[in-house]
Amino acid sequence: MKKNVVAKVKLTKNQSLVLDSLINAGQPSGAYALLDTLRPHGFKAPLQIYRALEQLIDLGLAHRLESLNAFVACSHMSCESSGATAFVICNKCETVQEICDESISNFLSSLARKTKIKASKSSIELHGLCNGCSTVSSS
Amino acid sequence: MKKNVVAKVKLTKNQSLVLDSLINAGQPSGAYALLDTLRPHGFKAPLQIYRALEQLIDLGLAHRLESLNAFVACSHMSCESSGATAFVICNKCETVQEICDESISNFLSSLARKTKIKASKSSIELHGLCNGCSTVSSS
DNA sequence: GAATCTATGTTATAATATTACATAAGTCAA
DNA sequence: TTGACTTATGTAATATTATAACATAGATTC
Repeated sequence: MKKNVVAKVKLTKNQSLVLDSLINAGQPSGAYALLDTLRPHGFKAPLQIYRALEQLIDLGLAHRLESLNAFVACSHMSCESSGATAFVICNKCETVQEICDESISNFLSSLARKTKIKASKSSIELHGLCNGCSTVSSS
Repeated sequence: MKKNVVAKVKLTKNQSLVLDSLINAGQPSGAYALLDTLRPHGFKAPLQIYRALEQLIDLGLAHRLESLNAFVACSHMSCESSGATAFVICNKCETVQEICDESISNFLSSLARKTKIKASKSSIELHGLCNGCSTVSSS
């Protein structure tokens, strides 16, 4: 999988604004929600959001949650963005845990080997109720 | 994860038509592609497709590929539809391998345990080049 | 300063999915 | 067998997500 250098990339103004919004949201955000958030900053079209997101994702600073059509800021201070990341999503409080350890990369390597694929991108998303939400009477 | 009984469920006419189309396609199909395929059979609105798909998915006879917004017929003759399924997708020939073994369920169980989540749904999708496509000069 | 590359702005449109409401068809009990 | 109920279906309208196409502006390089 591609490994990006995060280091000291200078973000453009739009990229910074979108990343800040994502971080600030603290939960998965759709592109149009981000657009609304950023209208006061002069954003007017979805493409401004999508373009910034694309770069942020390439840089490993943000991730796309395929099962939600939404985006989150990378929760690792300096994520290696190895691509071997799993997202655990609470359906109630929308909290996302971003897991990025050897168990993930081992699993993916093994899966790729078994299926004889040259992997380039992965998406692992697990939905359910987080510890907090599952111990409270359901809504 | 929910375990569905596949057994001898009688599919409705629409469900059968959609499932047949999916099987016939042999690769991931979008809802609107299915709609076009089925127009000659009287289908007129996307909802007819989405409704049939929803039931087929509940029955474990079809799956949704989140990263493609597309659907495939379950490749297991009588899939247990344990939810512990991984999809390996070739970006070139669009072939999908559906993997459903202990390594998947073990991985997901472990992930759920580590993150203290009560899992209800999972999505594992690995993209790349399949064996055939990676040994041919790229397009 | 011309050529080039990247970022940005803007409009329009494509692709995917759901809401809302109406109708028909099956199921089951009295 | 009627009535009540549930499930399946039909249809139109609309919501949501994403991209194409084209124009402009700024930065970089030679």
